[in-house]
Amino acid sequence: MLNILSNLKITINDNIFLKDPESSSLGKRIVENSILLIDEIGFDAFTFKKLGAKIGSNESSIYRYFENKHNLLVYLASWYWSWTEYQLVFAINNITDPIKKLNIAIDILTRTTTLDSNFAHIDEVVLKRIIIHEYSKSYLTKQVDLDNDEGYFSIYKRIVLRLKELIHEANKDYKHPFCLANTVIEGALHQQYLKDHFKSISGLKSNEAPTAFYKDLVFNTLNITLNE
Amino acid sequence: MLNILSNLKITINDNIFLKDPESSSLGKRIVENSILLIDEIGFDAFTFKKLGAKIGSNESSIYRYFENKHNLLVYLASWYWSWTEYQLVFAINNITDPIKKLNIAIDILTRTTTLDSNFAHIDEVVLKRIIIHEYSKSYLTKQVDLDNDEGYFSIYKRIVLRLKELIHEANKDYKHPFCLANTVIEGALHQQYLKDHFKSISGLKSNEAPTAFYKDLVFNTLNITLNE
DNA sequence: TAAAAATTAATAGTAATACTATTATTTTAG
DNA sequence: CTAAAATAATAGTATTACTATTAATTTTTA
Repeated sequence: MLNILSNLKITINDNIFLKDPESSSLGKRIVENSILLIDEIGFDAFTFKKLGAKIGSNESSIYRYFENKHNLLVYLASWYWSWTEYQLVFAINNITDPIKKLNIAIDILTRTTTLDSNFAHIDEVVLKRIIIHEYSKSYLTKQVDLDNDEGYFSIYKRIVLRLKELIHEANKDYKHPFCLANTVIEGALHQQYLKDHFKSISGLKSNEAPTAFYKDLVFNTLNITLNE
Repeated sequence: MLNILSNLKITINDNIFLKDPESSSLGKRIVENSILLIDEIGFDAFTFKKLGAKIGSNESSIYRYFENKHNLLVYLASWYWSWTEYQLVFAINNITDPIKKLNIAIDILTRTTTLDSNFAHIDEVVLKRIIIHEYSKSYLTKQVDLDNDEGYFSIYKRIVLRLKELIHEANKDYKHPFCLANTVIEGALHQQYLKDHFKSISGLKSNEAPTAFYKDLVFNTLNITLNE
């Protein structure tokens, strides 16, 4: 990806953190290494104590940035979805044909992730793996409604809303644009999980993204065709 | 639902438990009340100590049935999917038209759950709520590949395989039957979660099942029509 | 029916987790 | 250079997720 988005700062709802991790080098190390450590040992075994050891800092210092590990996960997810939203908005900007727009959106939301050099301290490929493996744990909690009220998931919801609008623009008679938008966005993560851990029922080859499946699904469902 | 399936015993892979909970009254109380307690406080806050208190028994006695709470969740999920599989197999039995078969299968896999009087100690409505809220935690773990090797998810995989076959029978040219089967089965749970906690992006009314959405999706994607 | 076997309950203990509080030290800003 | 802010170090707590041991109870079977 070209550096067209440089000087870009991903802005995260500041309810999620106690102190903005982008505001200090310790904060950036927390973000950078939490991604690596969660990927390595899984979110369930991940603790601030282990992260402190990894970055040569103290458990209690990390608590000054995030109330708990759950909020750190919400932060990482918000970062990922915000980054994805930028890519989406940028890619469909200036395109007028709604079907072409939708086609590009599906591409971006279902493709496998590659590194973005704009953000040196974040490995997007590893982050995507965390999103695939751990994202649903950020909302499958007893406090989901409270977290939702705090705006913890607003970026994610905005992306779903954007895709729903694109679906609606492509076929104004279609009855279930929200359901379809959610199907694509959440489903794409799930299909990629299955590819890695439930091979026998996955339907995707090991290096294959579910993009072709979703394009076929959406275009047939909306009864539209892409003219290239 | 009629008692047509009576004398039915749901059989669960015995790797999942240490002692079969169906074999004693304590075991049945463990299953019955774990469903209620997980629903009440969530899987994360659920402990064997709290369950012991609820059923007037001891923490250590529960450990004689299940190695840990994770395995108990896998057990409950296996029970749910096994029960669903029976309903599916029973409902499409004797029907020859593959499109009708597929239509019924989507019905069963996406409808809202009602009580089944065949299993007195299990509240299927509450269990379904647990599946919607907690099922993915049973496989989103670091040990998923080991658990998979032990056969912990074999019933689930068998249901996906069954739906994939039904899709294939309905349209032999369709390229992505596995992806579509997974989309329906996992997606139906997700859509019901969204309905309860992400209302603004859900697209379903509070008492609406995603059945109509999935039928439209699958039939359009496969380019088939149901003649009734 | 009594002894043996199996099951369950009670108690105690452990390492780790998920924090909080306090104080000391270092870094940064005016 | 001083004051304020940030970070590190230390200690402490309640709870979790178990294990081990022993005692009591129930079930089996001879």
